[in-house]
Amino acid sequence: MTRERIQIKKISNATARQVTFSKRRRGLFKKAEELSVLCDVDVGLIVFSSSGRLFEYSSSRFDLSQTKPRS
Amino acid sequence: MTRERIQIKKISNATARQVTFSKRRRGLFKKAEELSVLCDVDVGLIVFSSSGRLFEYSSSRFDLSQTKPRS
DNA sequence: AACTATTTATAAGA
DNA sequence: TTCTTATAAATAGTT
Repeated sequence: MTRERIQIKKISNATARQVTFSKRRRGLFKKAEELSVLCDVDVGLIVFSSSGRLFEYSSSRFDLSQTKPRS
Repeated sequence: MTRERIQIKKISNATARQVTFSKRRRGLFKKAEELSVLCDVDVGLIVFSSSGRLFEYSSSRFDLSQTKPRS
């Protein structure tokens, strides 16, 4: 997307992967909220980082409470 | 984002809203998959259109089967 | 559904 | 982690 085009495959360097995760996670959540507002639809988005941290967004009428990684 | 900047609020014209929904939904799902692959994280994304259609993406280890609109 | 001018996201670097 | 900036990508309005 910018200084250089990248391939969509796992970023091997852990530090670079973490930096990209922070940047793109923000962008994705922003886009999710925009879609919900602009188009008046329900959106649920949930992300589990490899370190086990949970990030989620849901438009008001959406229930993510039962959403889990497969056991 | 392009020919003109837009405000993030519900698009009043139903036809325009549907067009934007199609375009942005694609973009959002693409970004979700890219985040999952690049950063090796689990991502679940679910969208209910106002007409009741369901769209979802989940990285392989993610289970959205119990995710529903609030009753 | 395609086009394209423009905005937005973001990779690399600081 | 926050900022900058050059460039890639997404997309609003048009056709």
